[in-house]
Amino acid sequence: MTVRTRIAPSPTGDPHVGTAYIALFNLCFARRHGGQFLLRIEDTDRVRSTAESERAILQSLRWLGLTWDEGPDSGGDSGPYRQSERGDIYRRYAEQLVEQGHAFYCYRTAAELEQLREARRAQGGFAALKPSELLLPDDEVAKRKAAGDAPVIRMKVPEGEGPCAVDDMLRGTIELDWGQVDAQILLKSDGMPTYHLANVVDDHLMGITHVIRGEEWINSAPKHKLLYQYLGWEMPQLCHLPLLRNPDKSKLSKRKNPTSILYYQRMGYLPEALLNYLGRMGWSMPDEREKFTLAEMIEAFDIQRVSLGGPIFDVEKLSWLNGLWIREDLSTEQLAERLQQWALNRENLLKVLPHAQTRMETLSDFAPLTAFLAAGMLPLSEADFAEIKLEPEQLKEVLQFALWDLEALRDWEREQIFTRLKTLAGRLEIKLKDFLAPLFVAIAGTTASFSVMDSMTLLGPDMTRARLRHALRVLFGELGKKQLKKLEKAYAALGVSA
RNA sequence: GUCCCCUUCGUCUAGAGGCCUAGGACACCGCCCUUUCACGGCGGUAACAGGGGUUCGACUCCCCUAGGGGACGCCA
Repeated sequence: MTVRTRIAPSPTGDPHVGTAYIALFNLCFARRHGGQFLLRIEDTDRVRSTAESERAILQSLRWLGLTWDEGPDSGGDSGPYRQSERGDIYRRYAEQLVEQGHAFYCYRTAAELEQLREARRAQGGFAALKPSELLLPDDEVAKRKAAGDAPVIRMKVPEGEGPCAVDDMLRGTIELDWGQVDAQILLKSDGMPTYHLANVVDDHLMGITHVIRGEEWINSAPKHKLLYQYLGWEMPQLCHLPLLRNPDKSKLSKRKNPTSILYYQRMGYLPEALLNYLGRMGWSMPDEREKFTLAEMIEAFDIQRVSLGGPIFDVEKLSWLNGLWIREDLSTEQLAERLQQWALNRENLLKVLPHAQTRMETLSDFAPLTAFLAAGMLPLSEADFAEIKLEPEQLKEVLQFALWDLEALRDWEREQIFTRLKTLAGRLEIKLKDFLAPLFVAIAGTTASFSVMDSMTLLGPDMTRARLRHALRVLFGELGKKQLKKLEKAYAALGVSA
């Protein structure tokens, strides 16, 4: 038995707890049955993938205590199996499918596709674009080819409607309609494969027997099934796990919740506890115990114990569990070590101290001066913002726009943060000093502190954003949909977004 | 809009037709412990979405409705 987790580095490089969640269940399933657990790094879309974000994800998984096996061609000590190492293997399979009549070249432009989709939507019913309607007359194809247009390769799919049965280990047989399956692009015009092709080819080559992935993939299962048929390969068993949710029940997203493993690390959660908590999402021990190690989870693991309702990620319960781990599983010596590893280490002090030193008169000034850096969420109240000269509406804009700006930032680097915020202040026509004041309070709890830019740099992207979100919540509560729309519009009008 | 998935306390869940007067955990409330605050102990409030079947019997099986979520990209 071999299972694998696909990992898609996000543009910002945040290692998502959802990734760890899926990885955890794959790992437990594989280990419980004496199988292999492989990781697969996704880089079909080059824009998303940077070396740093890959490293961040792998580091986070290791931090959590997740381990994986070497892939068949993982190539040395890098560990996970990496798509880019496979050269143009996907192109070859895509071309093979064309030769066999299972796929075709398509020269349609984005505008044409948009038009076709709109026409379909107007008709009602299934929106999927079928091979026949994508086909262009021969002379038109020749013309575009001569003009140097790069085609994509699309798979052929049944034109009519009719049921396609997909087996799921947890849900039994799911019937989907071929009518909703479109002529999926397999190979993009840049020669890179889409997820669908890469997924099937990789899994076959890696000898994957079981695919355990998120529920959001159910609808594309017919495409995958068809590809296995076309290629004459045996299809792995499918298992779709429920999606982790925000408190409002939508799919866990960083707009509404901290989702980065780095955030939880920074916040001071123990890896054992976070992993334990993820193991309680949609799953339970046969004896219903709340606290367990990864080894215990593997030993007791039974995929049939997964419950299908999408669990809400509840930070409060995570905190309780984390407290349990701190109190029950750590000796005082071990706790001291953890604290040192976490923040009270030489390296970290050397980063922080330059900012504190100029403001210190006695050594005892150190703790109050730097407490905000080690803290989680600050105990803010409206009164903390009383000194600020901005109108409430302006204040809201400053905080929200700054948050959006910082969410869009790729590299967390002092000069970039500064340039970005300065630009924003300029567009809002607010003096930099007044603009920065609320950020000071949100980040450090007071306007008398290190430069916000330095504080943010030290705090890191996840904690910084979380603090801004926290400040917004303290001041304005949860923003309603209407308010958010209005803000988004105003923000877009500034023209500062990436 | 169309299709798919899901539905037990506010939240995470136990429950594989009678063991259910629906159990545990977080949160909340109360009491005890305690110089304080935590921790810990004890107790309490709180749920089978609604309606039809099937069955001697339905939280459990089937159907419908409702609600929630997801998917409909040269993203994954």
